[in-house]
Amino acid sequence: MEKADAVAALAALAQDNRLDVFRLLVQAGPEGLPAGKVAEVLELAPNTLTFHFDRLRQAGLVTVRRDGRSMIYAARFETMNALLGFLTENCCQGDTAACAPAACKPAVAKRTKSTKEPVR
Amino acid sequence: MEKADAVAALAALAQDNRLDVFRLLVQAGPEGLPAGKVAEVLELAPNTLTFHFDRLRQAGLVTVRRDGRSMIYAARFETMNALLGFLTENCCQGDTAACAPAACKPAVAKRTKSTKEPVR
DNA sequence: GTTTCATTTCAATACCCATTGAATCAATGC
DNA sequence: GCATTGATTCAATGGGTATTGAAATGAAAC
Repeated sequence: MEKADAVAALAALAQDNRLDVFRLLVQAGPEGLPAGKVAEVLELAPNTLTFHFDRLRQAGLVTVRRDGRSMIYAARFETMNALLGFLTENCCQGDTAACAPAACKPAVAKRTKSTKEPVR
Repeated sequence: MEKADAVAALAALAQDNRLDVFRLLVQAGPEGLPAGKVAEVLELAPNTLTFHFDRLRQAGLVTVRRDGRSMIYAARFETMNALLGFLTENCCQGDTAACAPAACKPAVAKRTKSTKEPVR
């Protein structure tokens, strides 16, 4: 992961509501959640939520797919792990064995039965 | 680590120059580096750098101590690890064994011979 | 085909951030 | 003491961010 990508991901997570959104999506796993459900759980206005989803998506932390009239958002574990890797990159001055690289993954890694391919 | 602390740490790291500063301090290890050295290496104006150090310090990611007329800044690995722990907290839906918690530590954990106790 | 539901777009607002230059403070050397 | 060096403070500037309300889109149901 490039430094610019790391800054983007960090900035995306460095906001109360967005951190809540992302953590909720991580808990939800690869299936993701419809925007409305997230809005309901976190008590956020739908337009505000769209704004935050956009930032998470631009940072590569989230994917969207349409299901009927719902937009379903899901966490991108791949990006999150790349970020964790980047953050631990400079530890232990090269003695990588002494440093535990972090891993973030869903409990059940089953494939989503998406109506369309997730976008970004 | 509380959510508010995590947001503060993420915000502190979510900026190009500050991320550079922090990574440089991580590489430098517990001994830390004088502000002037950091300014020189990263080519930052001293007042700008003070601004960024303040934000890192408020986020608990950095400590300062005075040595003569130099101010010596050092990374706080403890906070960084708490942040990494927080970020991986919601992975694997409780199956913590499947998730590798991250660790960030200096290669040599020798004690600093500080003139004064480091401040926050 | 119009109504309904889920979500997005747009414009406006208030607030926070990063950088700069000038001035100040603290410690050292002469 | 006085000048020098290292770092901080202060005020000002431009740019970005989060939230809100009103309006618009897109897909489904009747």
